[in-house]
Amino acid sequence: MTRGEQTRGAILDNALDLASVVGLGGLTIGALAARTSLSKSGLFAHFGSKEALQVEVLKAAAERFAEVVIAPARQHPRGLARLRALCRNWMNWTRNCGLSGGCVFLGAAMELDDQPGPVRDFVVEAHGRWFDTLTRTVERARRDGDLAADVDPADLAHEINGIYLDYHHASRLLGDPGAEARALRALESLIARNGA
Amino acid sequence: MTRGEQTRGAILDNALDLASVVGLGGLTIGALAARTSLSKSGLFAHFGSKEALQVEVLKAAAERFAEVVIAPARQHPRGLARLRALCRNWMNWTRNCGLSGGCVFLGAAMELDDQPGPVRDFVVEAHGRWFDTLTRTVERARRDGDLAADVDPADLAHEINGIYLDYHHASRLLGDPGAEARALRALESLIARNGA
DNA sequence: CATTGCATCGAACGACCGTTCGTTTTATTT
DNA sequence: AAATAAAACGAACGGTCGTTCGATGCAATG
Repeated sequence: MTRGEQTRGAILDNALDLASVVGLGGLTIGALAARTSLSKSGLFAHFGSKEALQVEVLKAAAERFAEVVIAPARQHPRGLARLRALCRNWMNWTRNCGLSGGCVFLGAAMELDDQPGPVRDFVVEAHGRWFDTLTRTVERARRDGDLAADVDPADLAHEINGIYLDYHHASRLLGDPGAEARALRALESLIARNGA
Repeated sequence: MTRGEQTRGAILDNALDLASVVGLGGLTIGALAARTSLSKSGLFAHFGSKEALQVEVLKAAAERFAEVVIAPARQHPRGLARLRALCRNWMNWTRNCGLSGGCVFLGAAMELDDQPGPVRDFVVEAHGRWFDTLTRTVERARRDGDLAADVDPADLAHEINGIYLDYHHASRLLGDPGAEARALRALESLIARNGA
């Protein structure tokens, strides 16, 4: 790994952590340069524009998400067990990444939902990929007989998404300590009532 | 109504619409002054600080929310009917306000969930008030026998919140045209399975 | 050792930020 | 009509924003 790639990685690590707190829009080149002990111009040269930096941050987040949420779940047997693992990993992913703030994708999604551009496009695409794997995991669980034959995988994925969003909201904004337990309860209840 | 109050109201109307698109953090005094055909300093004098302006914008949003979501629901009989009305009004409230963007509270909640201060405090408080009326409405429906005696009103309110969040996410970020129908379906399913 | 190219730097740019202040316009009251 | 108060203004402030550019250090290559 060349020297440039190394510092670039360090920049993105810091940027990801910072963005988890202040959001992609609040991410600032000056502040990021200070955190990484680089000059503004030196840091800037790695990306060429702030928009490009934002996209790279999201790419880095997506990579981490794949490592921390998706990959470990593959060690569980296909079907319901894997779906459970996926959801549990999902709810803890920012914590497992050691990020100071909340989910970067959620923040970006709310910031950019009415502001077109390449950053928003990437958020949409990344969310689509994640939602696909979630839906396919549900589908597989159904095919394996763990879920009832008449469940709509996309509908179920949306319900799971709702559980996650409420969990994130309650836990990060309100600091509700019972948020995780309630989310897990809701998830099990969802699975139980859609069981085969 | 004095002249000052009038322009102040016009400022907040514009600010609310602008913030629904760019978020509370993206809201800028210069841009807002241009939209309202005022000078920066003239506009600024109405609030004294940007933070105060942000809080006033949220207050204005809360007032509209009460008018457009909560008040009309009171015309429906207490219990399940009112709960349904409340949820339906909720899902359409930014549209009914004619706002260009999404839910201002949701945007602010995601922006500020890791950034303490008076603006965040107000968001937390406002959300608490809303969640209370939602929970109490559920409670009343249960007391009237429309819902099963063993439902936990707060849990149910959280499930409804999840439905709303997923709806908002799907509809605004992804532009999913079927989002509203799915949300209403999920809501009815939730009610049915918790019915008396 | 000389040369080339990459990585980083410092200084500066124009633009906009939130904010202050004294002045001018506009409305209300005497 | 004169005096008073309220409201909006223009100009400027110090800062920070993203970005550009030429110089400088450093590593690897010839």
